[in-house]
Amino acid sequence: MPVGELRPPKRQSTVDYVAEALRGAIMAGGLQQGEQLGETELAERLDVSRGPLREAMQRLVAEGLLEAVRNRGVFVTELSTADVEDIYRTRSAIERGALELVMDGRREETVRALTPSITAMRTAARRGSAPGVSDADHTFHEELVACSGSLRLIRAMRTLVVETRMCLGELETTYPDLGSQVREHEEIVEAIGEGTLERAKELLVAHMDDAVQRLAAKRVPPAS
Amino acid sequence: MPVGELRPPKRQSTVDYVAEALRGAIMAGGLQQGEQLGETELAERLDVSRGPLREAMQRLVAEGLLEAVRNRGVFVTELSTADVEDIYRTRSAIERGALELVMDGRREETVRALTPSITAMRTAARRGSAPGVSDADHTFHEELVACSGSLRLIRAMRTLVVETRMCLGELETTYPDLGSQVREHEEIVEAIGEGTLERAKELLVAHMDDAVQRLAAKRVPPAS
DNA sequence: GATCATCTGATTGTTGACAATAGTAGGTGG
DNA sequence: CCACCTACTATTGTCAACAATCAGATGATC
Repeated sequence: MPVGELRPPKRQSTVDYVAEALRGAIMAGGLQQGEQLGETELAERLDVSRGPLREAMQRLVAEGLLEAVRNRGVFVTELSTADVEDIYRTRSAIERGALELVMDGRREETVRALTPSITAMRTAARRGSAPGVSDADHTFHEELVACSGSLRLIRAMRTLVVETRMCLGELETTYPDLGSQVREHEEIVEAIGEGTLERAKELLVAHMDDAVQRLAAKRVPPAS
Repeated sequence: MPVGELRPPKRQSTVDYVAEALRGAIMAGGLQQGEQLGETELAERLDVSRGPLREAMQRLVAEGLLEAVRNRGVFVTELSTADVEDIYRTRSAIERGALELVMDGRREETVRALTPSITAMRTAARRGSAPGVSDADHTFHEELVACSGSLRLIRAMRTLVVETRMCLGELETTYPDLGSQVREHEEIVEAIGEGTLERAKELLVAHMDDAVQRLAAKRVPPAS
């Protein structure tokens, strides 16, 4: 008889599970910005008690994804235009740090790791699927940081990816041109392959500045 | 009658208070690396219940200062030599990001903000007080990031400062030469004042590399 | 009619008790 | 004497009940 199936199904702690579920809900838009997280309802939905739920929420508070107001409850952090800029500037700093590490003897490995997301992005672009490109975009950047092997850069990036998706969530992710989006990422991979650190950094910074300007323009609708 | 003194003494939430207390204890060495945090004892000492204490601990788990092992408890994270490198590399990325922001129209303000810590460092160096120099060192770098105004860089830096002190905690902070330490910081401030971003970055990177090599050398005692 | 006080409902904050797990000490058999 | 098994103890994980607080509604007063 298969014993493997009836052992206590808890590999990870309850708090881990709940925190991950909340993170996913925020990222996917199931929890909107500014929305309050009712403890009783959430606990019931996740089939846990309020205790572990509150512990998990504190994890996301520490990450800045949730905000706790005393005697009022916890809310999904609302991102202002200033926050959008801050997110991309921070990502820029983190990802350039990752680039430096990756350039130091991990180039081939990194190019290999980034190729799948590039391929996916190219396919999505050909289909004209903006969400597909967006997904591949995030995978690319998270993978880049993962290749750095830096625990702390990776940890910071995990939160930043969620925040990036929160920015995009409200407005449909419409790139001006899907093809150019693919090209920008390809160029970064090329620079990594060549080992030209400064060029890779320049491309990355330009890429991020583009994104932040696109988002800022969307947020403050052009004077009509 | 002074009503200001009898209002409920809770400005901040209990979790905030406990989390800050734990962070301070870790930074000051009251909680050593690898040490287990007994819930009952700690709760009693902080005069709170286990509930809020556990919530506060989860915040530090999210920051990476504590590690939770299922059914075993939470422990202060142990920093390996690889971690020390990682901490300084991450700080390097974060602080360079801060430098860029600071250089963009906040130079005078930043120089003003950094001057006190430089003065304190100079005084401590004159006294021959290595701990004094170390304190001023941390103040300097945290202040630099604070001047960037970036919420996310500041948040990351707060954790990194604690981790930096954890590295230093075990071995006495002995700089080879206190005066040169002061000089390095002065040069960074000068570069900020002049607005030469690249020079400031170079100085900062060199400063961090020095530190990490000094620590690595101390950790793996020279082959005896 | 507008404003303020009070009341009510619901939600959060905290606590203590209970259940489950892991480490430890003691005992038994080889 | 060592290895293994068993019972115990201490600690963590979870939960439900209680206390405290806030937002909104209701009603009274000017």
